[in-house]
Amino acid sequence: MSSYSSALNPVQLEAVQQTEGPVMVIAGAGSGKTRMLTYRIAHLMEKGVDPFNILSLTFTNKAAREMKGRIETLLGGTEAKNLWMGTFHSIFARILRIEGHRLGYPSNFTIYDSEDSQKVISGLIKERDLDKDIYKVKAVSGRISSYKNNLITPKAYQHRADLQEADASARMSKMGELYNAYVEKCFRAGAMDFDDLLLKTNELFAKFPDALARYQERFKYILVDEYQDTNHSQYLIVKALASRFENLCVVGDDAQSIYAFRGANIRNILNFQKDYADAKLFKLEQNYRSTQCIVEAANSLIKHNQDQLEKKVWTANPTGERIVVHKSVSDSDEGNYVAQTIWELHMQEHMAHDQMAILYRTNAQSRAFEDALRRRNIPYRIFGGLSFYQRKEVKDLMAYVRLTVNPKDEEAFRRVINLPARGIGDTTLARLTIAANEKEASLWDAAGLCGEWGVNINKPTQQRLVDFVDLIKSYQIIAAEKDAFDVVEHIARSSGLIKLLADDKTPEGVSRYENVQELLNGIKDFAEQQQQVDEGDPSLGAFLQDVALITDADRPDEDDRPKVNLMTIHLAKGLEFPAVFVVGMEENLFPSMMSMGSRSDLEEERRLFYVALTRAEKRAFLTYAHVRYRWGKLIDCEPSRFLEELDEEHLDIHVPEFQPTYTVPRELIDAFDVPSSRRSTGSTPVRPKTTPSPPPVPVRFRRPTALKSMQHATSAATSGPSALNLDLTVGARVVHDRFGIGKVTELAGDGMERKATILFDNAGEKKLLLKFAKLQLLS
DNA sequence: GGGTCTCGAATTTTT
DNA sequence: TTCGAGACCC
Repeated sequence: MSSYSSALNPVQLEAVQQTEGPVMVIAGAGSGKTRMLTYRIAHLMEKGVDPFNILSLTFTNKAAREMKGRIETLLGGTEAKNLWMGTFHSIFARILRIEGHRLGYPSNFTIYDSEDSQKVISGLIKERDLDKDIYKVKAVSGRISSYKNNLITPKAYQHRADLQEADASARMSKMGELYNAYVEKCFRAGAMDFDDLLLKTNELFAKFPDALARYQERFKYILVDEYQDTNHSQYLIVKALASRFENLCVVGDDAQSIYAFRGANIRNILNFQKDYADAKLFKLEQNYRSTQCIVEAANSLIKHNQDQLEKKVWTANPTGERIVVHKSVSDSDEGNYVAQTIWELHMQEHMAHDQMAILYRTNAQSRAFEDALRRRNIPYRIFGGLSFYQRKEVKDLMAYVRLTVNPKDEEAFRRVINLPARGIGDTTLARLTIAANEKEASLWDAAGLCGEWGVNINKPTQQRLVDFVDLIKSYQIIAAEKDAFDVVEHIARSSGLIKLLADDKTPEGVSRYENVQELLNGIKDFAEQQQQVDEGDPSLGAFLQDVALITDADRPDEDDRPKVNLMTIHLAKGLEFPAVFVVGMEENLFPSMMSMGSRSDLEEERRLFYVALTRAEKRAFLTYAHVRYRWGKLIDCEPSRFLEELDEEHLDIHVPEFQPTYTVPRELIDAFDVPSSRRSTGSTPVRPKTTPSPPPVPVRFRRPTALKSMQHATSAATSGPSALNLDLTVGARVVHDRFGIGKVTELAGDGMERKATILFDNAGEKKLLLKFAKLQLLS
C-alpha cells in the first residue's frame, strides 16, 4: 500500500481504498481517472478478491485491454486475465451467448450492425409500400433504437399514447407496426442488434431471477467507467447487478458527456446520490495532463454551460504556450496550415508524429488533411470513418461466414444469395419473402423448401436455390472440423468471391482484393492465437462472436512508424496527445447545424469542444476557414461562437488580414444576390472586440508561406470576384488557364450559378461555372 | 435476370 | 463530391 500513496494523490488514494459500498468519482479531464481505476482493481485483487468476481465496464475494448495490461504490470502475473473487463456490449453479448436460449435465441445468434438493421427496416418500409420520404430509414431506426434504450418494447409501445401521438404527428402512424415487424424479423433471423444486447440482458434479469442472482453473486465488485455516457438500459443493468452487494463504483465527468444523441442519460450521474443514499463522493480535480493555459481556457469555455456538477479543475503544471487560433482562407488551406505546422513541430521541436492529433467534428472533414499530409509525406493514421469491417467486400465475405454459422441470418442471406451472380434475382427473392412470411419461417427455409411449399418459382431457379443451400451446408460440415482460417479461405475460393474481386483490375478493385486478403490474415492470426492459449477456440463460430463489436481502434496498425492521428472528437475521448489541432471551428459545423435547436444540444456541443481541448497536453491549435466546400458547393463560414467563449488571455490569435483585391459594386450585389460576407470591403474580423490591426503574427508562422498559399487560393476559387465579375458577352474572346483561347458562345444562369459555354480553339467546347473558371478577357 | 447509366440526396457524432 | 437507388436497355 505504501507504493500506492506515492503514486496517487490523497483523493485518488481514498477513492481506491473505499472498496465497499457505492462510490461515485467525479473525475475532471486529465485527473488520473484511469490510474485511479487501475489501482482500485489492483487493490481489490491484493486484498484477496478473486478477479472472477470483478466486473469492470469500459467505454471501448481498447481501454479494457490497456487497463488489463497496466494491472498485470502492477501486480506481476496473469491473474488479471480473469477479470471481466470490456464494453457493456461485449460483456453482455458474452452472457447472452450463454443464457440467450432462455429467451429463444440460439447461442450462435448474429449481431446485426447498424447497416444490417437499416437494411431490415428499409425492406419493411418497401414491403408496406410506405412513402420513403416520410418514413426515412435513419429516422425510423433512430426511433426504434431510442425505444429500445428506454425499455419500450413493441408491447409497451401499445400502451404509450404519448409516443404514438408523437409518431403520428411526425406523420409516421405506422411506427408501431414497423417496430413490431422489425423485432419479429430480427428474432426470426436469430439476430440481435446493438440495442438488443442491452435490452435482452434486462429481459433476462427480469424474467429469470435465478440468472440475475447468479451474476449478482459473481460480480461482487462492479466498476463503471464513463458513467456519464450510459443510457437508461445500461443504467438498469448496472442497478440490477449491483443491488445485491452494492459494491459499485462509477466514474465519470458530467462535463464530458457527449453521447446524449444516442440515448446517454446525464441524469444517471447527476442522480447517483439519490439512487444510493449512502454513496461516497470523491472529486478528482487536479489535472496532470495539460498546461495551465489549456486547463484554464477549457474552464473558461465550460462555465458557459448551465447544467453541471460543481467542480474546479486546476493544475500545477507550467503555464505553457498560448492556444493558437488560426484562420485560413479555405478548407484546403486549413489542411496546408495544419500539415505545415505539424512538419515544423516535427523538424524544429522534434515532436514525434504520433504525439500529434487532428480532431474534427465530422468524418467528412478528414479529406483536406489527408491530402495535405500526403503531399508532405507525413505519415498519418485515420480512425473511424468507414471501418474495415464495414467495407462492402469484407462484409460480403463475412456474410458467407455468418450464414454458415447461423443460416437464419436473413441479411447475410440477402447479401450473398446472388453474389457472385447465380441467376437468383429480385423477383425470386420477393416470392421467397412472401412464402417465408406466410410460414413464419426464415428465408433460408424458404429457399430449401420452396419446391415442397409449392412456391411459384420456375424449376431451373429452384435448382439454383437448392444448390446454394447445399453449398452453405457443405461449409457447415467443414466448419465443424476445421479452424476458422481454413474454413473462410475455402469459402472465399469456392464461393467465387475471390475470383470476382481478382478479376477486377481497377485500382479500387485491387484495393478490395487486398482488403479481403487482409481479412484472411486477420482470421489466420486469430486461429493461431487461439490454438496457443488454454481453452482457446479457433472455430469459425468463436471468431464470429464479437466481430460485430470490434471497431477500427482495436485493429493494430500495419507498421509501427509513428503516425499523426486523425479522428473525430468523439473517438478521441479518453485519449491524450502532446499537440492537438481542433479544426473546422465554424458556426454550423462546430457547433453543428443540427445542434442549434435547443440549449441542451448546444451544451452537448460545448462539452464536445471541451473534450477536444482537454486532449492536449502541451500545445493546442484551433483553426477555421473563411470558405469551405460542403455538398460540393463553396460556402461562406463564420468563426465558431465557442472561440469567443474562451478567455482571450490564453489565446494567440493569428488571423491574417484578408483583403479581397476587388470590391463587389452595388449594382452587382443587387443583381446577383451576393452573399453578405462579400459585400464588406475589408476582412470580416473574427472577434471585433479583440482583433488588433495588424494582428500579431508570431515568427513561427512564416508569414510568407501563409500569405502565398492564401493568395493562391484567392485567385483560384475562393474569392468572390473570379470570372464572375468579368464583363462577358457572347462572342467575347477569353483565355483559360488550361484550355487556352476560346470564344464565348452562350451565357446562362444567374449569380453564383452563372455559366458560360466557350468554344476553345484547341480544347473544343466547354461549359464552365464562372465562379470557378480562371478566365481572362482578351481585349 | 443482369448490367449500365443517370439522377438525386446527403453530412453529426458510434457501441 | 460521392455514394446509392432506381430506371432503362439488353
